[in-house]
Amino acid sequence: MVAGWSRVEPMAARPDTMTRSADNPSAGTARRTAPRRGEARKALMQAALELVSTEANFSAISLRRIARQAGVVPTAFYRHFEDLDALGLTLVEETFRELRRLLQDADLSALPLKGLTRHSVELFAHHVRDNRLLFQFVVKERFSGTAPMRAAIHDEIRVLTHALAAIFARFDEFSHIAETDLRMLSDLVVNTVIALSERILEVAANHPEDTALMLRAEKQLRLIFMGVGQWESRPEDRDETDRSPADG
Amino acid sequence: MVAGWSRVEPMAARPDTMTRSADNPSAGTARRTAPRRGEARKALMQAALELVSTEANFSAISLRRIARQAGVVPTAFYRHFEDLDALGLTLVEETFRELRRLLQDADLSALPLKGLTRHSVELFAHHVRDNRLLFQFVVKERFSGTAPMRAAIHDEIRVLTHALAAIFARFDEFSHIAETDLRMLSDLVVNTVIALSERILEVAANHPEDTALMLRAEKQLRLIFMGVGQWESRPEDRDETDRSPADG
DNA sequence: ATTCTTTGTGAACAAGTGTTGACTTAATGG
DNA sequence: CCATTAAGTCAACACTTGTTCACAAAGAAT
Repeated sequence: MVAGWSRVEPMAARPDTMTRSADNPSAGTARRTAPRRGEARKALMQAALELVSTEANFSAISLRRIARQAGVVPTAFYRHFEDLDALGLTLVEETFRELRRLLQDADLSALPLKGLTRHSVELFAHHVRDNRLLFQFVVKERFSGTAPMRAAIHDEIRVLTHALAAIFARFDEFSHIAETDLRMLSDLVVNTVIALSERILEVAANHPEDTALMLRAEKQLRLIFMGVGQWESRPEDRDETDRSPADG
Repeated sequence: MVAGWSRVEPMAARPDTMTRSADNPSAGTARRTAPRRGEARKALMQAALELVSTEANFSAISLRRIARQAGVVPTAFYRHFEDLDALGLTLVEETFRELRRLLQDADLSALPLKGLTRHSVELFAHHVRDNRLLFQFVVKERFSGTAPMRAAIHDEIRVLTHALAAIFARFDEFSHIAETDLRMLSDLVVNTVIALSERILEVAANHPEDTALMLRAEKQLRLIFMGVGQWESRPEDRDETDRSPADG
């Protein structure tokens, strides 16, 4: 939120030369007067997230609106990002960096399979809620973003899916499942978790409905794992549906 | 496909004022071809679909671009739609009208449960491929569209999910499953099928990879149904996660 | 034959857009 | 302490945008 550099002044702002004039409520009281390095960059990212959360999606908001929301002149944008796409890619990156950090800290493979489902669902759901804006951004851009952004998101999800398959492989309960089927399984699980987070994001923040959603997702995962017990992998099974899809 | 006028050609012209002038041959000869009633409306819808398929998403393309692509002057748009949102909602409606027609004609509940999975997946996948542009539109707008569009799409999906639960309820194999769990189940199935169609749309049209994707989805559904056999519904289970989520 | 309604056209508008270049200022490194 | 560079500012450009208005043609209705 870049507080208050640029001597305020009346400034008689006509174009967007104004940074925090009457219609820009982001001013408040100037706390941090000095133009701290890299502050504006963060402010731009945050502004983009806020606008995407409010408006429809990323390609619907302009560079100038982002700058305005960040309390920064439009040209300042170019000091930190080459173009809007670069900003978007940075946000995607940050989202999955945070997510990977969470999963790494939680060390799921140390748990018994029994409690893994419930624990993972709760962990993930809370993380989504705590990083609402970031995940909202990614969910919206996953299919509607520009080609590079879509590719980036899908790559990240694919990596996560593989990692999950690797975790599954460590459990005895999955020893009878072929590698191909493990990917099929983790893909199903990831899809279910994504659907959960999409729903959490649709609902008002901290809404009590969240827990109902989590319960349902947990049930779905339990149902899936029940099927795993009876699953028989056929040796001839083989799929190649695993490469990056839309790198056109 | 809108035969006559779509696609405006190279168009080095500057304003969008020209529609069928000297370089547009559809003027003098055909008296009947040009002003046919309702043609322009269809042309606008088709143009929107084509542009959304090419570009990132709906809110990224302008009214003027749609009109240009449809071979129509911008003001003509207002003769057929109140604004862009109205166009979008019409497209969503058409998508699900087509889909409902397909599912109705196929009469899934007449089949034995055995072949239902494979048959349904194939039916659905082919339908998605045959209506690529429509489904691409809906997939993109499901989360990134304006609030009314998102609401419309979610409502339609919710209706389909309920219908599927109703179909399940007719099979003996599901007689031990509580109603709540039937919805939980059909939700899982619908999510899986949506994920399938999203992937089909990412891949180049008629790509051979499609069949691999279908195979994987079919496996996932089979796995789910295996779990159903062992599932025990607990009577106290009850969820309210079923109402329309984001009508804010 | 007349009206009325629908559909399409062209000009104009105020507003917003991305991007440029030339400056100013602050911080950093030697 | 000075030179260099990173960060921010301002004015201006050439466009594109949504929407309006008045007008023309043509079908349908009377």
